[in-house]
Amino acid sequence: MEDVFARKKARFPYIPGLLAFREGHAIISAIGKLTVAPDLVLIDGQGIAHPEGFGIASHIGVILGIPTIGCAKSRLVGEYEAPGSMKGNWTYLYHRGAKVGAVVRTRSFVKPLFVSPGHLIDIESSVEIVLECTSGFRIPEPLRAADRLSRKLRNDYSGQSPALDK
DNA sequence: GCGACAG
DNA sequence: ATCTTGTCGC
Repeated sequence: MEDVFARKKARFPYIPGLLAFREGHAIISAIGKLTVAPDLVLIDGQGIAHPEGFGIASHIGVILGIPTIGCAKSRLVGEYEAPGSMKGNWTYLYHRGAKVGAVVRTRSFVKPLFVSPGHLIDIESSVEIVLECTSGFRIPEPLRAADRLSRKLRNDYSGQSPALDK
């Protein structure tokens, strides 16, 4: 009950539009280790609101054949009208004339989130689910938990045997 | 050439 | 993403 979090060194740089090539494997690998198959996975990044209409959430969903929602803290592509200031308010995100996602206010008077379908789900359901797992903070609880865990593991491993840098 | 640009 | 100073509200 240790190596399930074996350290992985990113071998691909962060390039807007190519996030899946940097973090895709680690995510798929992690999901593969779950003992309970998830009904749906929230991904920190874009779904179809992407230059090629296929962000990291789309990659994960298609490869694993499960529903996924892209939930990003900032915009990659698309135009939109600012949503109302209150929690729950949202507007559609458009790109090249098509609806590709939503700009969602997950907390009153705070910068909105960019939600877009990854796989096997539509825009409205994606917004509904993101809002359902958000309370008190701007970021949905599943992503907050993931951030806390990844940060702790990264700090705990820092400076340790480079041999773990598989 | 200049500005935009998930994490 | 990371770093960092100052301010705000519970």
